[in-house]
Amino acid sequence: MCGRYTLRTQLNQVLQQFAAESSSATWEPRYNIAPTQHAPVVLIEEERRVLQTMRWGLIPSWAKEASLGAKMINARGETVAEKPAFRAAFKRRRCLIPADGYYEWRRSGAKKQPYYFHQPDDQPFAMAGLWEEWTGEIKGETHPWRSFTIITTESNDQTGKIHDRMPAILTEEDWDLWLDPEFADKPRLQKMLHPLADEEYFEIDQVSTRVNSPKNDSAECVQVEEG
DNA sequence: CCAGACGTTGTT
DNA sequence: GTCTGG
DNA sequence: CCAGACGTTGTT
DNA sequence: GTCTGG
Repeated sequence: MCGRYTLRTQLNQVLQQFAAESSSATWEPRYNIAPTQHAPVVLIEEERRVLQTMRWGLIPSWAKEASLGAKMINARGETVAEKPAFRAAFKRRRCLIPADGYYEWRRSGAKKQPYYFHQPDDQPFAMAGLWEEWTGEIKGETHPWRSFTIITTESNDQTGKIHDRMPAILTEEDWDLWLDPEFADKPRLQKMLHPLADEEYFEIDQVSTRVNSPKNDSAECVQVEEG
């Protein structure tokens, strides 16, 4: 799955790579983006690609409490079109989530070892996602809040050595169709969420357990562990 | 009918 | 063990 | 995802 | 809002 990721890349480079505009988003490099925190996503607004920051953990529009979003940090690609919490967003509110790495943990007995998955050149890639708008109170502020979820798929042989499931990665040629709110070919959309074909897409590093703490956002999170 | 869930991964 | 918050 | 709390009354 | 379980 995908419960933590990085976006260390500067905002202007992300905007350029995803050919997106940004009205007001600001961003500092992040080494440990955790659920319920805000992060940039790319979506279509008025037929243009726009980058906005949203809260991670999709809060369905009908939710009574924002806390429901804490459960909705991931959505299975195989079932996302049908699930009550996601199907409305799947129809018309798909997005790309820029990331330049993500973490998975593997437990060996009592120990929990984090691994960091990233491209050899550390360039950003696009995780497939959905976003939603919910109106209600978060930390004393009541207004419309946007939130997102990351879609998961089966791992391939390479990533599967560490973890059974991984975020769905969209190749650049799929971005436009995925983002198009008018595009409604459900089977075609779900086909985009297939496991990563290229087994050598990611480099996998065993990294510092500093990343375990959601509040630790230091560069040391991505440092390779000795041994 | 109403009440309660609405999600995922990974497992001694 | 299970839930909540980040 | 992991870390940290998991409770109450009453107030320096 | 909509579905499932009782």
